[in-house]
Parts: sequence; structure tokens; C-alpha cells
Amino acid sequence: MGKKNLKEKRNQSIRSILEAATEIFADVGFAGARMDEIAKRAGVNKAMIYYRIGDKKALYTKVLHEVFGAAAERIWSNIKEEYTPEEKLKAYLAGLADTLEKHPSMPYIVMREMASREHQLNEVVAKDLMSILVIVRKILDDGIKKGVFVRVDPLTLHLMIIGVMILFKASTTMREMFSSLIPDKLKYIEKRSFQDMVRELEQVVLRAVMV
Amino acid sequence: MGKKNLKEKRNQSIRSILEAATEIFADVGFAGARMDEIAKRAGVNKAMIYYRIGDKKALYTKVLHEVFGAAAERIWSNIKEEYTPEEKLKAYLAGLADTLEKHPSMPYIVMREMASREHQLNEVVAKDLMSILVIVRKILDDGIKKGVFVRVDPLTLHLMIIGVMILFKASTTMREMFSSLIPDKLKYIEKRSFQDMVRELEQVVLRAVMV
Amino acid sequence: MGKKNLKEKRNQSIRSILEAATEIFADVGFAGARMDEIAKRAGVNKAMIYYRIGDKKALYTKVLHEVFGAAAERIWSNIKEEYTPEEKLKAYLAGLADTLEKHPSMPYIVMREMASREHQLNEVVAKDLMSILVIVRKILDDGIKKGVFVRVDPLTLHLMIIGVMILFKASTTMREMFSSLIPDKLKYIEKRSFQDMVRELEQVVLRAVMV
Amino acid sequence: MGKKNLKEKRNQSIRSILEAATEIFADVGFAGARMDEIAKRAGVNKAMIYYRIGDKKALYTKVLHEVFGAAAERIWSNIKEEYTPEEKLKAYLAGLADTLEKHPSMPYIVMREMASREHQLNEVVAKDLMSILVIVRKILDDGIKKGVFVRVDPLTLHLMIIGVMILFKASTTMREMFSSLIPDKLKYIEKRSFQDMVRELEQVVLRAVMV
DNA sequence: AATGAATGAGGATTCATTCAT
DNA sequence: GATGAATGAATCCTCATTCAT
Repeated sequence: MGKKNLKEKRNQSIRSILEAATEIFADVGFAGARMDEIAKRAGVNKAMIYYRIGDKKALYTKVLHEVFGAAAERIWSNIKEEYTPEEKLKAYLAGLADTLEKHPSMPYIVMREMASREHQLNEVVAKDLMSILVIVRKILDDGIKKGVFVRVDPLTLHLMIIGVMILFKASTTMREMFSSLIPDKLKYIEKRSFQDMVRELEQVVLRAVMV
Repeated sequence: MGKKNLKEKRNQSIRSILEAATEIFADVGFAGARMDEIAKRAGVNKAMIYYRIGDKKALYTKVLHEVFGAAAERIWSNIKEEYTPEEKLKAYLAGLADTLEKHPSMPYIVMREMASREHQLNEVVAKDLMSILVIVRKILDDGIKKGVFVRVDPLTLHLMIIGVMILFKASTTMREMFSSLIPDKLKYIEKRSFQDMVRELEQVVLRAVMV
Repeated sequence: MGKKNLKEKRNQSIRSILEAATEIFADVGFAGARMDEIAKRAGVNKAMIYYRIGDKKALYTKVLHEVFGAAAERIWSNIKEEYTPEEKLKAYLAGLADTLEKHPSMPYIVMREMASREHQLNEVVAKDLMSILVIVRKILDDGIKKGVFVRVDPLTLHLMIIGVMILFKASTTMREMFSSLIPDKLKYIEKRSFQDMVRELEQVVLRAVMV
Repeated sequence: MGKKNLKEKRNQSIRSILEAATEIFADVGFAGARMDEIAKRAGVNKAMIYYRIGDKKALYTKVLHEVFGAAAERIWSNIKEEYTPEEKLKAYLAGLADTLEKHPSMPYIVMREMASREHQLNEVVAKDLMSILVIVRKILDDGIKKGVFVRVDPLTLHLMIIGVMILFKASTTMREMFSSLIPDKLKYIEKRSFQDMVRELEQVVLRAVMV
């Protein structure tokens, strides 16, 4: 019992640290993040991070693992074998959207990771993005085989989908902050919800691949 | 005579600094950039940066200005009034692609900027992205009026296009570095040229908007 | 137990820093002081200063506070209510002299502060000097009411007393170093003790104010 | 004619530099002064200072020379041989006051110099202060011989006089800036003119030395 | 197991001074 | 003779990391 509590407390510490770190890495990137700040936001002693997790790089890697670790599987599990290709594509989009909704820091981290040349750290991300690419390819191949999709390059499609979603998410703050710069005619942009956007994207994607 | 040379020398200094800074900011971001490194790559003394431009923030702002300053205009100037909506869309895509080809660090900087919550620095970027959005909207409006385009949300389309291009560019290094992770079946991805990708994107976009 | 030691250790650090800083600021002033040198003399790491106290300005303010903080009270506490005005004046002189003896860096810091136009930093000093002025005024008022003092301006008297003491203290080094410049007839100056000087000053002051 | 103009222009440059430097050294001291700032205030190119005068130390020495160079003589010349000791003392006070009025930066520089342990620079100041001390001694000796003065230590008197005047001058800004801290009863302090103060001082000094 | 104390290595910025024309 | 360009050497300050208890 006492042991259990101790273990829980430990896990709680680790949890807080990872959550704080995720937010901060998303906000300001690896180089911009401060161990002090992370400890403070996590409500733990700074030395605790080193004690429980390790140095800054280890912490970052752990965060990437947390955020990306199971993304592909999660998405894949949403796509039932018996779906039509169109349904599969929709499920894929929905799964991706869902993942991004659940991990609000993901788009920021992906963007930074892609922008970064220091790919020592982000093998996790790369692997995960590739796994997702495989999903897209399988769906497209299936659709082509069944004669309902035209031949479209999966990478382009994948980047397109990922790109739109991520940029939309990432641009939310920006759009809000610079609403004054948006021409009146485009004011509605500020109010676009992610869900609306995904629906729109679905239309565009389907029009693009359907025979 | 001597005066002219002096001025040229000065401009040369500024030029070197801005070029080096652009590369480095693109590579490692604002927080990751080191003034020492920038000076070294520019081949000038570190104090020179402060003498000519100012502190790190001022330098970054100047870089953003350089990179994004005239992008919208450049793109817009490629789109002739007499073009059909379809031609306009193609010209827009080509202009955007061209801009990215000429400014290889742009995608990296855009991504980081969009990922960043510190939007004090990047008003320039925001303004510029908005200007481009206006272009897209005008093209779409024109196409709809002439009955050749379906009603599509310009923001989605814009983000899609920008997203694909930027992600493609930004992912080049990644794809190369992690080629070992790419399943054999997808190996051709490594060899995709940006031009190919843009052509593909053009198809997708046209299919998506044409009646 | 361990906690107490820890706190003591911390206080010891702070103490060393403040002592070293006081000396150095007195020696070379704010602008002339080097954080490196202060850390070295304090026997702590330079980062320690920032960790415990803050930046150079904060350190300086803290030093001023330390040095001047309780001066007025200390002096005032020496002056008993039941004293005659003459005794009060003597007690005041003695208290001031005592304070200067105990804080050898005080005169240097006062002089620099008075010379400085950047009075953002030294509100502490100003307040304190003003407090002392109030003491002088009260003593003089008392003496006048009791008919033993002539009407003399307290500011002039205060500045006179402070001026003499501070200049004497501050000029000690100078007088010693330039003893070669002192005409033989005045050689005894070098040997004047502060105590002698204060006695002399007492005479002068009393002659000046007594009816 | 052209030559003369050239020479005048050169002298004008040196003049501006010395004036600017005097002000700035008085304001912020040697360590706090910036060559850039001096050049700017003087309206000359920074390299000009090095070209015409030399490095920072040389400039400072030159400033000291300018400010202190002839102070003693100036004061001494005001004291006629035929004056009574009392008149001499008054003339001395007036001469000193006059000098301070004409060189508003003098008190600041004196204070800093006295506070400074780096007496490599200020031999000039020391010599000058000593010369003035000799004047005081002569006056006092004369008065004692003639039986109108009591035996008073010249150093104490000198420091007293110098101290009061300098502190008064130097404290002007302080008193003005911190007028809010001055108790209402003492408000008139702000309005004290230097002349008033000198008159008051004269009274005090005479009372102190006269038989 | 946990944490306050402490610091080495580095990073941004400044400044007196020199150089080249 | 005069000045804009340039820089080496500090100097202030930060931050990831380790230590001691």
C-alpha cells in the first residue's frame, strides 16, 4: 500500500514533467526550452528531471516518444478491413484529425522537427511519419485496384493532408493574433473550426482521388 | 571614388551577415542560432553584427524581412489579368514554387515561425502569408464567377498548397537521411524532384476545384 | 539539522558576496566594478551572484541597503532625550563618526552616489541622508528653543559635518599617497587621526552654534 | 589666413571634445564614460579623439588639467596682501565659491577622484587641493599672528569648507529629484541658492575662527 | 528518494582602440 | 588631416548539469 503510493507519486512526477516538457518544447522548441522552466511548470525540483529522466536530450526524446509513439497504430486501428476505399480514406483523415486534437502540441513539434537539420533526435518522428505514409499508400493501392481511385502519388497526398492539418492547427494562434491584418472579407477565417476544415479537406481529397 | 568603395564594402559586410544569418536561422531557429557562428560563417567579426545591424532580435527581424519582404508581390506579378482562372491557378502555383526554389531557407523559417508562439517577431511573416491568401481568394472568386470553379474554401486550399510545398522542401533532408527507414516499395520517394511534386500537386488542385 | 546547515551555508555565500561587493563598489564605483572580480574576492562562482542576488544593479542596490539601511536609526539611538542640546550635538557627531568607522566603505560610496546623476539606484541613500538631516534639525530646534543655540541652517551644518568626515576619511589614502606633495610644514596632516579630527570638528561646530 | 582657419578649426575640435568629456566624466565618472558618447556630444568623429588627444586616460588627464589646473592661483589672486585676516578668509571663500560656479563639473570630479583608489590619474587634483590648503594655512597663520583668530587646524577647516561647498553643489540634483522625500518642514531646502549657502557658511566659519 | 546549493562552460553584448583610405 | 569601417578583448549574464546532504 505504502509502496503503491510511492510508486504512484513517482509516476505522477514523471507525468508532470513530461506534460510540462511537451508543452514547452512545442512552444519554444528544443533550443528555446529551459530546464528551469520545465521543472517549474511541472511543479517539481529541477534535479528531479535529471534523477528520473535524464538530461535535456533524453527528456526531449521521451517527449517525442510520448507524442508520436503510437500515432500510426492508433490511426490504423480506426481503418477496418471491410471498409470501401472511400471509407478508408475518410477514416484515415478522421483518425489523423483525432490524433491532432488529442495532442495539441503535436503539430508544433512536427513542424520544428521537419525544419530541423539535427535529425539525431527525431528518428521517432521520422519513423512515425513513414508508418503513416505506408497507411496512405495501402489505401490508395486498394482504391486503384478496386477501380475507384485514380493513380495519385501517396507522398503528395500524405504531405498535403498532414500539411493542411498541421498548418491549420499551428496557424490558429497566428490567425488570432493577427486578426487585425486579415482583410474584412476574410474575417470568417478566424472562426473556422478544425472540424469544418477537416470536412472541407475531405471533399478536396476525395475529388482529387476519385475516378 | 574611395567613398564608393567604402559603401560597397559596408554593403558587402551586411550582405554576408544576412546570408549567413538566414542559413543559420533556417537550420537551427532563433533560439538555436549562435551569434558567434553567424559571424564566423559570414567571415566578419562578431562585433560587426552589432555595429551594422543590432542585436540578435534585430538581426532575425531583418532576415525575415529579407526573406518574406517581397514574396507576395513577386508571386502576384506572375499572374496576368487576362489569364483564365485555371491559368491563374497554375501561375500562382508556379510562382510559389519558384519563390521557394529561390529561397531555400524559406520553408524552414516559415515552419518555425508558424510553430512559434512568440509572434512578436514575425508580423512580417504573418502579413506576407495573408497577402498570399488574398491572391488565392481572388483567383477562386474569379473562377467561381466565370463558372469554371466549384466553391472551395481559399484558406484550406492555400494551406494545402503551402503545406505540401513547404513540407516537401523541408522533408527533403529528412527523407534523405532516413532513406533506410523507407520501405523498398516507396524508395522512389527519395528521388522525387520538387518539380515533379509541383506538377502532381497541380493535378490534385485542379481536380479539386474544377467544376 | 542538515537544513539548518544548508541555510547557514547559503547565508554565508550571500554574506561573502555582499562584503566583497561593498568593498569593490567603494573602490571603483558601479561602472568600474567587475562581477568577475567580486565573485573572485567573495570566493564564490560568478553565477552564484546571479543565483542568489541578481544582476549588477540588484547587487548594488542591495549593497547600498546594507550600508545605509540602519545608519539613521543607529545614530538616533545614541541621542538620549534627556541630554542637553550641546550633549545631543556631541552625541550626534560621535554617532556619525562611529558609523563611519564601522563602515569604512561608506564615505566612498556616499561620495560617488552624490556625484552620480543616475539617481535611480540610490533612493535608499537619499532617504537615509534625509533622515539624518531630520535629526540635526531636531537638535538645533531644541537648542534654539532652550536659548542655548543661535539660529543656524541645519542643511549647511549637516553638509559641513558630513562633508568634513567623509572627505577626511576619503582623503586618507590620498594624503598618504601624496605625502611627497605636502609641504614640510604641513607634514603632521598625515598623522592626523580621525578621532583627533572629530574632536576638532566638535569644537568648530560648537563655536558655530553656541550662543 | 587659410592656415589660421585650419588651426582654429583644430582648436575648436579639441575644445568641443574637452567640454563634452568634462561633462560626461563629471556625470558618470571615468569608468562609466563612453568614448562613443563623448565623440557624439562633441560632434566629432570618434577617431578624432585619438588623433588629437589620445586614449581615454590621456583625455581624462587633460580634462583634470583643464578643470583644476589654475584653481589655486585663481583663488590666491583674489586675496590681496593688504586685507585683514577676516577679509582674506572671506575672499578665499568667495574665490572658491566662484571657481565652483564657473566649473559646474568640478565638484563631481573632485568627489569621484577622492573616492577613487586609482590615484595614478589624479595627481593633478591632489596637487591642486594641497595648494589650496596652503592658502588656508597662510590665512589662518596670519590671523593668529595678528591675534584675531583662535588656533584652528587648517586641514579641518579646509575640508569643512570644501566639503560643504562640494556637497551642496553635488547634492542639488539629488535634493531636487528626491524633493518628495523631504519632510514638509524642510521644503525650503530645495530653494536654497548656492549664494545663500555660502553666506551662511561664511558666518559659521567666522564664528568658528574668530577670537 | 528528493532537493537546495553550486558551478563550468558558453553565449550575447559592449567598448576602447586601430586600420585603411 | 579626417573619418567610416572594423575588431580583440573584455564584460555581463545564462543555463544545463552536478554535488552534497
